[in-house]
Amino acid sequence: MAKRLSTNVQDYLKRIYELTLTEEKATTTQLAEALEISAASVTNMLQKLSKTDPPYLTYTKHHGVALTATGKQAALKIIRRHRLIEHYLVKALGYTWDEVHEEAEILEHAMSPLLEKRIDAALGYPKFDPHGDPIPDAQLQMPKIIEIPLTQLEVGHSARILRVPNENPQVLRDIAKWGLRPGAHFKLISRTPYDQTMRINVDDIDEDVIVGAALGCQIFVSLET
Amino acid sequence: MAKRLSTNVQDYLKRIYELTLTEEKATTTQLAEALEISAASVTNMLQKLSKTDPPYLTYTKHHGVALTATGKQAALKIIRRHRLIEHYLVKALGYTWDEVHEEAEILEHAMSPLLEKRIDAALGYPKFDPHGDPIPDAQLQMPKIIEIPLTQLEVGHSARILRVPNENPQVLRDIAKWGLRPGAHFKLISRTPYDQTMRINVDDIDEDVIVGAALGCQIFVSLET
DNA sequence: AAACTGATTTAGGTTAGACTAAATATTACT
DNA sequence: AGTAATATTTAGTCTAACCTAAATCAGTTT
Repeated sequence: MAKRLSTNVQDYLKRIYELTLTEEKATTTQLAEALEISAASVTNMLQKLSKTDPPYLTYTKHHGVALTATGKQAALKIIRRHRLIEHYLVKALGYTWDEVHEEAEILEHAMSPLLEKRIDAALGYPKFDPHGDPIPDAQLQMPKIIEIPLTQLEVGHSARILRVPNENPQVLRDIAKWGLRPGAHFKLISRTPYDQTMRINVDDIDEDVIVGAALGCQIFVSLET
Repeated sequence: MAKRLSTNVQDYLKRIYELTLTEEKATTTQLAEALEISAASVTNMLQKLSKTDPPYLTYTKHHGVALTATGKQAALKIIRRHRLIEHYLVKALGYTWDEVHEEAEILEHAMSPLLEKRIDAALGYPKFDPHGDPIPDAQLQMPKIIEIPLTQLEVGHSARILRVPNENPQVLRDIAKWGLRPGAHFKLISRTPYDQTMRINVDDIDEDVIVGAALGCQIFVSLET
């Protein structure tokens, strides 16, 4: 039953999980882009993974794909490892948050259950990774977070940055430079009506930061305070 | 020139390196056993790796295989990673020396140059792994060691254990229980003429340890004192 | 409703690395 | 030197993933 999944299959499942967080189903093309392979290859794999026993996903020709419970468990296991690794690299080996994603992308597939346990323990069973993304616990339960994108925070209100789920190292370096790390407390000063550009003031930092809508919807903040 | 080597190829090169430490050349069958695959598969791969430009190994039908300088460099790079990982797991994550080999066998292929550097630095640029095996430095130079197998130590002499290059977890647990870890100082009390069984007394341990020849030739000790 | 466009699938091919069975080479023994 | 035993290689398959090109489907526009 619990087959050993190949690295490739794990990557498919992880991507599908991520894509179906916002949409009901993921499309072949989305997956092909995320995995950087051809759409034809994706179709092949989806057909295979939907015909295993038990199937990892539900797939109907031309109508997208979603994970089954089995597939979701497998995806969560990999995501847990990915995020634990990111956290560990920052905490124990002096990595910065822009360096860890690529590294974790490879290490996640080489992590034994024992190593997962030891790292989890060494970190004190953390609930969030360096980007503020939630880490599923050993039973694969995701911590609940109540959050809104920065783009939806009301002008004049204060909040705390919870999550910056971005993978681009350059973007992350900039964000860090401005003080917009998870945990930072700030006040939303203004938002222009036309293009939604925001001016925000981070506590203990003099100069205000200007954030466009494209970046703003990738920064999640606490709902109150 | 510097092609990206697959995990499989890396494993071939590593095994050939290990086998040619004691013999001039490695045979197809030795490799097949070490890698746990068929001899026919090994032949195929050897032919391929001897025809690359530059070749990783010199191979003559029916007469064994040896690494070229290129192949040796590649092998040393993997061995360096393997041993750094073993050391790190013990030092930083509470692993025991019998748990690390299997883990490192997988992680060594997932280690980036950056991670290698960070771990090396975190450990203080160590020269030996938990089994006492030498770790090649960043330039892939092996530390020199002067050692002899326990089976060649003269009776009545004292020495220090330098290296126990064994991978069997059960064996390693026993050895550790008897106090025979790298660094331990001991005196060789006696060796029976017929089967070479040795009695040795480890400093600060009351009860003598009995070591047979099979194990004895896998324990390397300092030449003097 | 026909036609166009973009998304998706099918068909057929490639590569890496493994396998088994059969053939051949080497080595060891008489 | 001849033969048996062992080691090695050759030949032909297999599987997992990938690819490109061609065909088909779905959704929008005329």
